[in-house]
Amino acid sequence: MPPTPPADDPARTAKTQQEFLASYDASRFPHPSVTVDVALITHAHSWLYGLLLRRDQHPFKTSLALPGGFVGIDESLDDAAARVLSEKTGLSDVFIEQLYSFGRVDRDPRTRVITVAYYALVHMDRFGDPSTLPKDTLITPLVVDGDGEDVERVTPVDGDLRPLDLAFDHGEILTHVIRRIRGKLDYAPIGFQLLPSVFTLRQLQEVHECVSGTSVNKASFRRRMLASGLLEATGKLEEGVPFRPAELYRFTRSSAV
Amino acid sequence: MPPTPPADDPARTAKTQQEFLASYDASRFPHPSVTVDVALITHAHSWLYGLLLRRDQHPFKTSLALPGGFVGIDESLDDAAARVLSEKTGLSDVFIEQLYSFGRVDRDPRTRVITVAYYALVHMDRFGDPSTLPKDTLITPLVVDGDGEDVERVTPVDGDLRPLDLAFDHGEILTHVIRRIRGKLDYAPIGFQLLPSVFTLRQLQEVHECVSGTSVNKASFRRRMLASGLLEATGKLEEGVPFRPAELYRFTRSSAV
DNA sequence: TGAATAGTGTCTATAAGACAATATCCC
DNA sequence: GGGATATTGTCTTATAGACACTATTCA
Repeated sequence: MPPTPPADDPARTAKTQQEFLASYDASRFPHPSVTVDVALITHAHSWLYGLLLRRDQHPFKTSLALPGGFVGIDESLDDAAARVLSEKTGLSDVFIEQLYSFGRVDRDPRTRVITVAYYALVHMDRFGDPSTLPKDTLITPLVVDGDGEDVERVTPVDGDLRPLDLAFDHGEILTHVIRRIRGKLDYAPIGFQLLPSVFTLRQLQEVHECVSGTSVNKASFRRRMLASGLLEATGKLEEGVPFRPAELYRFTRSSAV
Repeated sequence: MPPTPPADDPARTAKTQQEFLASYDASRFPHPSVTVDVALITHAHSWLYGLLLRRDQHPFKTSLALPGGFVGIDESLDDAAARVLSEKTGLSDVFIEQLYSFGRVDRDPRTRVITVAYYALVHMDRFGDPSTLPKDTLITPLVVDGDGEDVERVTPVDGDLRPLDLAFDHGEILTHVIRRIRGKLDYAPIGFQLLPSVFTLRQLQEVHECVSGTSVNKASFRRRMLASGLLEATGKLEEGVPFRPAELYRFTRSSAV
């Protein structure tokens, strides 16, 4: 039960809106802290990756965590998420969307913290040379557990597929993210956010397969995508492959960032 | 930009987790207030309704608002939502799910308030005699605007279909709710939450039509529902209709509250 | 020319929509 | 029996999957 203002509280007897605003005291009872956490998902070579930061402070010192930060008192949630992403990764102008809010009472051992989680999608190309990333920033492969349709658990792993320790409830957040994009893939053109600006149908299919965790029929996938009207042929061909190059496509800008 | 702790903050130099927790001060900078708002949606006679409360205080005095309240410092978001729903409507044990968090800076003129919105689904039967509802509690029809697939705007109306004034961004929240349940209807057994415990296929179809805003093919709908394995015939027939009564069905408890 | 993948065509299975025929209940 | 709706059956159409065939590029 949250504390409630006493019956003789001035706010309950104020008559005009003017008076009310003047008498309202936001700090009558303790407020939780509010943060945003951003799960950046990226894709390359038929794998999904997540961006994680190595913590150098307690709690969960040396564990990995999603980039996050406090929501400023004069900052909207969306703005806070975009700012955090930009500050911690240098990326802007990417697809980013609110996911879910996590508010377990003990999710942060320090104090009560409610976090509004966001997810962002981007292709690995956007990072340029990976060696330019800061020392504590990791881009780790994600392993998705669960049979068939449902996503049971998503775990970031190291090069040898050993699971990595995550701080707070960030494992749960990552799990929700994959669940969301898997669900959304069926009805929203979300796949191209994980691709470079031009791509082959084969690449698009790889993204879909890797998000959905299934393998799809080539001819059928191709038919469906071309019929959707969201794709536009560039007339150019991919280069550097030792076999017949595929045509490059681009998404029509009916769905921007 | 949110305030950041000064560089000499004790939290940055603490060495053990013990010390860290002791030195951490959650109130270093101003925190937003956090509330939950619950959009209760109900259904009867081929209409969707929303439960709204008449405000008796500024701001938005005399406007209608969703039931809401502060999140207790020792209370999870889900618990807060269930509590608010129970306190304001007397209902418990209903389907309730987190929707989205709304955090526009100026959404509350008093002070910074971030709200985590929930939606709940229930059949009108759950209210028993509607005249037992408190004076300020209204159950108003919802009008859904938007062409075809997408929900553009949801507006509560009075008996003459005149739009009602909503406080804060609660109109936006209601719009999101209908969007959500419309999207979810396709892949989740959500319709039966808006029905009594036993119901006819016709009633189920009415719910689907009224949520989706379309009319569906009777034979096809029937086939699909029966094939889903979520329905169980009770062997009993509806009563009190002046024509051939339909068989009553029940949902198998594979998806509980 | 051979290897490897791109891209296309065809057949089948499945599910939805249209629509009509039959069944059943109340009055 | 008449009215109204429930329930079932059939036909048509749209779409996904299976699978094989042709096309094109590089080595």
